Amino acid sequence: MTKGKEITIYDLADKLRISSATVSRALKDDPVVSKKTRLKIAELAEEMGYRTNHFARNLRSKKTNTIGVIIPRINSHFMSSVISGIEKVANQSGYNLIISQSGESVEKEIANAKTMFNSRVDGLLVSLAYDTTNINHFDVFFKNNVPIIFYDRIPQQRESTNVIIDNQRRGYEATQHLIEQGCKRIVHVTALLRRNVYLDRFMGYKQALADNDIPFKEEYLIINDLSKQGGAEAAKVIMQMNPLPDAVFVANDDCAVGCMLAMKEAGIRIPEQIAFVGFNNDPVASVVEPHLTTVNYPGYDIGEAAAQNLIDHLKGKTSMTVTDAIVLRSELVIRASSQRKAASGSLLNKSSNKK
Amino acid sequence: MTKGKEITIYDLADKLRISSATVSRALKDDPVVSKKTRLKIAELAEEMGYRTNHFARNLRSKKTNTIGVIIPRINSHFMSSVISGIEKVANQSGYNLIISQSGESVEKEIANAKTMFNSRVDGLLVSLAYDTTNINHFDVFFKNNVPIIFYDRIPQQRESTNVIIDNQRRGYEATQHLIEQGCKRIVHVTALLRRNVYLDRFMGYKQALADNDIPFKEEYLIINDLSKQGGAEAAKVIMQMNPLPDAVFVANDDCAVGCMLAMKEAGIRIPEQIAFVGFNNDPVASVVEPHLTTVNYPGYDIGEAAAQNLIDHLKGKTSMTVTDAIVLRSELVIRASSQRKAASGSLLNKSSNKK
DNA sequence: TTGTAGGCGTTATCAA
DNA sequence: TTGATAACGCCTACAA
Repeated sequence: MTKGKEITIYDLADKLRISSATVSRALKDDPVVSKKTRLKIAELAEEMGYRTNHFARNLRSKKTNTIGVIIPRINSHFMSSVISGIEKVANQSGYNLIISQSGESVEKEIANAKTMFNSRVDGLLVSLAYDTTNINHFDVFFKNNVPIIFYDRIPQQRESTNVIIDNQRRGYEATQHLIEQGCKRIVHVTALLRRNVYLDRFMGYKQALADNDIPFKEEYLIINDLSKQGGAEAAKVIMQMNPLPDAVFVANDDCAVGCMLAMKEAGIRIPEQIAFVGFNNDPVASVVEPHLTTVNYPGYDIGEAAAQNLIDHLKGKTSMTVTDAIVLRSELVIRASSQRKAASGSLLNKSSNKK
Repeated sequence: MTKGKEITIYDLADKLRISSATVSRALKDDPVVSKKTRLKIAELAEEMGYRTNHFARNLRSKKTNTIGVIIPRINSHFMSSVISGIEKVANQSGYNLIISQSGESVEKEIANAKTMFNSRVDGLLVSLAYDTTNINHFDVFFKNNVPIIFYDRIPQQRESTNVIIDNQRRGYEATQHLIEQGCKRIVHVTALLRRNVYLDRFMGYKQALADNDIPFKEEYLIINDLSKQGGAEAAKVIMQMNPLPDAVFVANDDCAVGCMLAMKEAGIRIPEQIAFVGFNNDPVASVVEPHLTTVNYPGYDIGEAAAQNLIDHLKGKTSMTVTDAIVLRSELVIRASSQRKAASGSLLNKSSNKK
C-alpha cells in the first residue's frame, strides 16, 4: 500500500464546480465569500479529508510559521521547563518549533544559528552557551529583521529583547539572608562570570557584603561548571579553608546539593556549621536534607513569556523596540539549609516545596 | 529596513549564464554536473548568500523532512532526556522536529496526532498518555504508511515498533532484591495498570513474589499518579497497615522520594523498618537519604534509538516490519535505601550515582 | 554534460 | 461575489 493521493483545493473546486480561488478564500474564512459557499466548501473539505499544504502556502506567502529555539541543554529541570512553556504557547498559536541544543559550546551554537537561518525561522528564542562572548553569529538575523528574544542567558554588549529575572537582586537577597542568619564568611560558588546570570548573582552577593561592611575575599569566589560533581570538588576546597567559612551561596541547586552531600559525608553539620543557599528551585532542593534554601526561578513562565512575546511581535501586535526586557517574578524560598536562628525576619517563609 | 531579497537558483544561473537546472543539480552535488561548474556554483552560492528554500523543495518532492514527537510531559527528567537524545539524532540527520505535549490526556493526544498529520510529518515518535486505551487516532498514519515508533509508553493491543526496556524483568529483579534483603511484606506503588510500563513492572513484582512463595495481597497494591505528593499520601496509607510492611517498590523515583520523606518525618527508619526501591534513576534518587535503590532507565539512549531507527527507516535502510521491538539495556542500581543486610549477593553494586 | 519546460498547491492580482 | 491566471522556488523527465 502506498500513500493515498492528497486532496487539493482543485479537487474541492472541481467537485463543486467553482474556482480554486474561491475555495482558497473560503478556507481562510474570507468574508468576501458568501456564507453559503463557505459552508459548503468547509463541509466538503472535511468529508474528502482535505489538509492544507503548508509548503505551498509558505512558498507563496513567504512565511514559515516556525520559531527556532536554541538552548544550551534540554535535559535540566530548568531548561526542560522553559521548553515546556514555549511548546504550550507555540502550539496554541499554531507555530512550529525547531529546537536545537548548543551543548554549551559556541561552535555548536554558531552552527545552530546557521541552520535556523537556513530554515528561515520567523523568529528565534535563544539562551546563550557558557562560553559565548560575542553574538556576531546572530547578526544575520538582525540584518534581515528576524526578531530574536534572549531568555535566561542573554548577551551583555548589545541591545536586545530579553526575558529574565532580577538575578542581581536575588543574589543580594540570598546573601543578605545568610548575613541575617549570622554568617560572615560566605563563599560563593558559581560559573564563569562572563555569563550574565552568574555575573549578576555575583554582583548582588558582593553588594550585600559591602552593605554589611563585610570585605569581599577573592578566595571565597569559586568558579566551576556548576555540576553536582563540581559541587563535591568545591566542598573539598572549602573544607580546607581556615577558618571554615560559615555559609555557601551556590549559583545553582545541582551544584549546591553536590557540595552539601560531600560536606555531610565529611561530618560537617548544615546549617549549624555551614549554611547553604542555592538557585533555581530544582526538585532536588526540597529533597536534600536539610532542604535547600534557594531562589525560585520559574522556567515554565520564562518559556511562556518569551514565546508569547515573540509571537505577539510576529503578529504585529507589539513592537519589539518598545520592550527590551521582561523581568519575571522570582523569590527567595527559605528552607532549613540556611536557618541558623529561630524564625524572625519578614523574609521567613517555611514552605518546603513551592511547586 | 525590510527583509533582503532572497537569492534563488535563477539568480545564480543568470549570473553564470547557465540554466537553473544545472544549478539545481550542482547544489545537490549531482555527479552528472562537471566538477568545475559544480565548484563555481558552490562558490557563487556562498558568495551571494544563497539558501535553499525548503518549502519549494518539499512542495516539489513531497517530503517534509520532519519528525513529529508526541510526549506526555517535557519537563520530567526522563522525558527531557529522551527529547535530548531525539534532538541530537534528528539534528545530525537534517530532520526537523515537531514536538507536542499531550499532558497525559487522551483528548490532547488526539488533537496532537491530528496536527501532526496535517503537518505531514514523515514519521512519528510517540509515548502514550496515562489514560490512552485505544490508539485509533493513529490509524490515519498507519493507513497512509507514515511510520510510527512508540517508546516507553507503548500500546498493548496492536503490533507496532517499540523502543523500550524490559520492565517486567526489572520489576522482578527489584522485588527479588527486596526479598533477598529479608523483606516479606512488600507494597507496590504504581499508576494505572493499563499502561504497559506499569503493568509490566507489576507483573514482574507479582512473579517474584510467586517464585518465593509469598502470596500477593491486593491491599499491598497502591495506585496513584506517581507524583511526589502521591508518594506522601501513599506513605500515610502504608503507615496505617498492621503489621507495617517491610518494603515498598515504587514505579518511579519522584513518588518513591515523596513517600520516603513522609515516612522519615513520621520517624520510620529506612531501610531498617522499611526498605525502598524506585524506578528511573532520576537525579533525586542519589540525593534523598538514604540514597534510593532504583532501576536505571536510560532516557537519552531511548530517544537516540527511537529517532535513529525511525530515520533509518525513512531513508529506506531498514524495513520497519523486521524489527518490532528494540529493548535497551537497563539495570538495578543498588543503593542504601534497600540494604538491610551486609553486602552479599552478586547483584550488589554500590555505585551511588551512575550519571 | 547541459538546457527546456511543466508542475508541485497556494495565494494574490486583476478582471468580470 | 467569483473566476482566470500568474507567480512562489525547486526538481525532473525529456531533449539536445
